[in-house]
Amino acid sequence: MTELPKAYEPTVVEEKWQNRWLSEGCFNADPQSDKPAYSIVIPPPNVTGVLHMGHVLNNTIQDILVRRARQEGKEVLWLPGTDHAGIATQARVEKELAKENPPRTRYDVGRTDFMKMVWEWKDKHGGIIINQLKRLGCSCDWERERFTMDDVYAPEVARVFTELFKEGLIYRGRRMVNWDPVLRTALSDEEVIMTPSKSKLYTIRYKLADGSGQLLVSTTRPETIMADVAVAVNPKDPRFGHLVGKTVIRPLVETEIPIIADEHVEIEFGTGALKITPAHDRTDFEVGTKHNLEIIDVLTADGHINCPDCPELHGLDRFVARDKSIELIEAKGLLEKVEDYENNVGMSERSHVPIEPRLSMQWFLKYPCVKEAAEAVANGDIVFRPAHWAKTYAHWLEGIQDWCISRQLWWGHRIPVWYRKDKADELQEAAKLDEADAAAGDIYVGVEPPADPENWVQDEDALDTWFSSWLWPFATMDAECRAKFYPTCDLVTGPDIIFFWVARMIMAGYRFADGKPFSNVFFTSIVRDLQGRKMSKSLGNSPDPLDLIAHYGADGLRFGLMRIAPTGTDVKFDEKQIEEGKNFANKLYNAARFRMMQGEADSVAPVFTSVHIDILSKLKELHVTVADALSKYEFNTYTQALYSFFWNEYCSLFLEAVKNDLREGDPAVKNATLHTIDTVLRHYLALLSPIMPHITEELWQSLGFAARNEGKPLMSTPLPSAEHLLAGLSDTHISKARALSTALYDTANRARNLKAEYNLATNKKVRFVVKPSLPVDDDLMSRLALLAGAQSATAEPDYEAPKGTPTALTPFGELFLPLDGLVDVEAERSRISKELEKITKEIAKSNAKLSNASFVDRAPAAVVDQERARLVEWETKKAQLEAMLTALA
RNA sequence: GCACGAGUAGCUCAGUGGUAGAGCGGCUGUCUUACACACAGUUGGUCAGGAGUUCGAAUCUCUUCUCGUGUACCA
Repeated sequence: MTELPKAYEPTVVEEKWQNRWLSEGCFNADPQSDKPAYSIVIPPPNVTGVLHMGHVLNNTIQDILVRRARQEGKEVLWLPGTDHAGIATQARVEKELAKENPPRTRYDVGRTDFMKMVWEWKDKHGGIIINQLKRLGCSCDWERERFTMDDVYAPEVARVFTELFKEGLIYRGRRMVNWDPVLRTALSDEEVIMTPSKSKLYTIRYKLADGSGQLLVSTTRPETIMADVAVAVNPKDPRFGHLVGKTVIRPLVETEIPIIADEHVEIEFGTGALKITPAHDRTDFEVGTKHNLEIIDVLTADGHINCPDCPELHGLDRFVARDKSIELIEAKGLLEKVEDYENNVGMSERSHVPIEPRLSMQWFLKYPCVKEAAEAVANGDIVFRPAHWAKTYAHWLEGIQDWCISRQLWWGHRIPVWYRKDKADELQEAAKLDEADAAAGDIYVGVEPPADPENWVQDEDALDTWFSSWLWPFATMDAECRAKFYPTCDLVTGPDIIFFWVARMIMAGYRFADGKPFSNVFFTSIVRDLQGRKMSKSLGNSPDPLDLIAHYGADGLRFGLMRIAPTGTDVKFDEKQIEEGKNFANKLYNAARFRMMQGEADSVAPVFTSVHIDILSKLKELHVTVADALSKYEFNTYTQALYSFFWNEYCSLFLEAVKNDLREGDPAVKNATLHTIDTVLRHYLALLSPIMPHITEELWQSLGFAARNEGKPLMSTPLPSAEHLLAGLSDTHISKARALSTALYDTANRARNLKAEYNLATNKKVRFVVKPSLPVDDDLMSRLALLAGAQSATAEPDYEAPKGTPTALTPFGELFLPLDGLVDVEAERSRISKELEKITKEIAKSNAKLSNASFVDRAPAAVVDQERARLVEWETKKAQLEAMLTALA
């Protein structure tokens, strides 16, 4: 037998198996298979992305699910791919351009060439993350990898757009949108993060035009004052009623503007008067529309002041202009006061600058199938886990607003709309465009460009990236694949994209794919650092999963993370936990190595002793626990059960108890032990394999299990059936064996305690004597000696211990540790007295409970009986301990 | 403001009505021929505070506090 290294080295092993699985096509899905289908689509990571801990958690869970499904005999599709990530990807390439000498912008390059550059960048650098997922061991069907802009996917996006347009759900309109002045594009509401910010509240004097006084108006945005078209007060406000209808002088670019009455103004807030700036505030826009007010836009697309009438501010950055405008107002003596103020400012999720409410021409979608989507989750057709996310989801759907789907970007799906060349300018200015304009032949909407392209101009904008992602569960599949694998079974994703992605996919599924896109959604934890902060690049608190894989192995990383993360609440990431994963892999490896040192088992049918039956019975239970936990998506239970079975039950108890069988003694016992070990390992590796696929695969081969199955890899082998474990043994036989084994392990614990209490080293070869209270055989006694690290353990019914011999009460009876010359009666007396004290307390507690009539009458009989049994047990022990004390006297 | 989640051992987390748990850490021993990435022993908790329901509460109800997340916002 070749000498194996003492420590497990994952790197080579993991790569080996990843390659082999791929080359054997183990991950590939067969749509023509008649096995039941199981499918998942991956949440497509950004093509610019690199693997982070969130991906690791997410994809490990998916991999567990699909690998287990394969073992259960399902035809599995795990469909991978990447997202074109409009803004992120375009920004990457623009950054490269900016680094050139001289620096260039995309406008210098031009749309066609720029697109070519992004595609080149994507082909060269994109999809790093795909390889990283492979390093993690993800068993996706890589041959079906999709990209949200590839040439089968793109037509689907255009088709969906066209259909929704024809249905009247997509329209173009001039509306207030969230404008990102850095990226110079519109954003959806979901891409704006409201952030509490420290700012100033300026109170400014607006003089009445008739010279009869002034009106105080508070604002946080004095730089837009030139765009004021009115001042509004609440019609019910007694202070200002008489002023409505009069005019005030706008402090900058002085003009008379009316004082109007509108319910929207809060009487209590600030001065009770509100400046109305329809071009730069959402609610002001509404008020303006209602009162038919002019709209004056004084900001450029990139957030600079555009107001030639105010030369001091014209051309300034919006924040510079804010200070400057206050200087101007103060110089005019119109500044009443400045206060510190905290308000919520909408920040761009992408560029992290305050967004501008901006009036612009954009495409909008009135969501389809909102009702179906809401009902599906409400009535359990789609199950959310943890369940509480259903509430968040329902709440969002209730207040749902039209989705701004156009982006002023180049990288993405270009809007499939063309304008008649001769009418293009006119159409650009229209207040709203919809199906009527298409019917009139002024615009063309379609998957293919118009037949006479020279007469048409295509819309300049691209679609929001999510407008392609929301089709992911079906647009990634061809007809054959869809027939077999749609709807998918599970979706595993972070709760942070419940609106961006999950909700929209459900709607798209109902509208475009004849029903729900998935049956279950598992929302993962969000991985945070030890201070509880979200992991982010800028904080530098996110460990690189590839480093972790290098240190601990992919299996170690997967296992370690799953041990702490999976219940659905956020998790604080601690690298220590990953180390545990590695240690566990090492433990497993060594346990297998130990088996390999023992040689072959005979083909003779084994005769099991109690410890064999005990571990096999626990193995059988493990099957149930694992199946149950996975069916309920309780990954924590799954992982813990696997861990504790192997480390505690199998290694620490069972293996330690049977080691001697392998070295010496009865060949029949040795044979039974080898059979048991092989059975446990064979089943266990299979149960563990979904979470630690590489090491289990490696050991499956090394232990020769693959050879018995035509060399097939573990991952393609059906799960061994638990039914045949201990077949033919009666339940009584099994439970008796388990009781004896438990007694053995408990007794061994007491024996080790005794040694420790007398400061005897673990490896000190002592002698134990048991005065048995139940029939114990030599087999048990020799296992006891082994477990307790003793020279011998003997059962002697008539043993008379010398006074002061250390002793303990065990399930086997009184246990003695005869120590020649080390006898201290007082020490023994005090030890036993202490134990007696404890037990007396327990008895008192138990007695109190049982003499409580309410308890006896109202508690379930089983609970009362249990308590009675407990009391009897304590009292027996007490009597024994008292006898021991007497013997010492 | 509203909604949801969390608060259990020094740390990270299990535990949805019946004797408070695991791993790590700490402390003591041990290189006992599978494993020092290990073994053995041991130390850690008024289950955030208060009230209630119950024979019995970490668990159910109410309430207070702290933290997190989402969502709505008034300049």
